[in-house]
Amino acid sequence: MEKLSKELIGASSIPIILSILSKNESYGYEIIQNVKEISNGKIEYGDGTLYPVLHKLEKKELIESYWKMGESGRKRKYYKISNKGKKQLLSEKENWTIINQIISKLWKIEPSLT
Amino acid sequence: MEKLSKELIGASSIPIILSILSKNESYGYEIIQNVKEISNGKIEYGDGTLYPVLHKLEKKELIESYWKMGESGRKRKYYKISNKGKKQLLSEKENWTIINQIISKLWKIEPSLT
DNA sequence: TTTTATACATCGAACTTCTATGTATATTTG
DNA sequence: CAAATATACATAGAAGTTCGATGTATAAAA
Repeated sequence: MEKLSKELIGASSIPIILSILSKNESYGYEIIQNVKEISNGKIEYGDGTLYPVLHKLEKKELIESYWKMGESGRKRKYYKISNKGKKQLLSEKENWTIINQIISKLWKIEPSLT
Repeated sequence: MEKLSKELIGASSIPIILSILSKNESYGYEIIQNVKEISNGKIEYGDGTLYPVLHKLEKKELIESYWKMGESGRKRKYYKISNKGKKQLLSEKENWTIINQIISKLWKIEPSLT
């Protein structure tokens, strides 16, 4: 099972995280598990990687957080997407679609590489 | 005409450049024009952005360069893709396909955002 | 009682990209 | 013919990023 390149992981992390939070409120640890599951283990954020991204998104007001004491007794910081974040997600989707078109256009007219 | 995000431009630059060079040998200035054209102006590399990328690719031996005096008298540094670069391009394509599947999966099961 | 899993946070190293700046030649315009 | 513009490459420094390492703390499992 091959891992993805850092560049792609970096470029995809914000749309992926916003996408997850647009479906359900969640917290850091759960997001890491979720992404790992969705990607079949191909994307595995380290906690030292994800938390700064969440902080950055919060600073940009794309997501909001609140502390919640779980039934378990452990406290969790839940994140939810904001309206601004929803707009951003739409914009990210458009961007992704555009770049995909550019790239697939490039690859289609390419001579065989075999 | 909307410009693409820096993250996406960064993540796509290597596959795009390798893709272009897999079709024709080219030089920095021409690559910039070419990408601008292919993307309908959505991707516009600055020269200060592209040249370091080319140097990096050359250092990794994914491309090779040679100087050529054009008919015009101006000298150009032509780049061509290496065998290693062709393999890399295949790998980049796979990565791109994988991340696309992950993302589109995420977006498909998402509730309406309208 | 020790280890593992859960849960969040931050620091510093390493790496990248981008803007600005510099050099130089050919062509076009006034 | 002089000035401006387009062509062509290069690098330094600022700013931003990711990631591994490290630290704290609690709950559950062994």
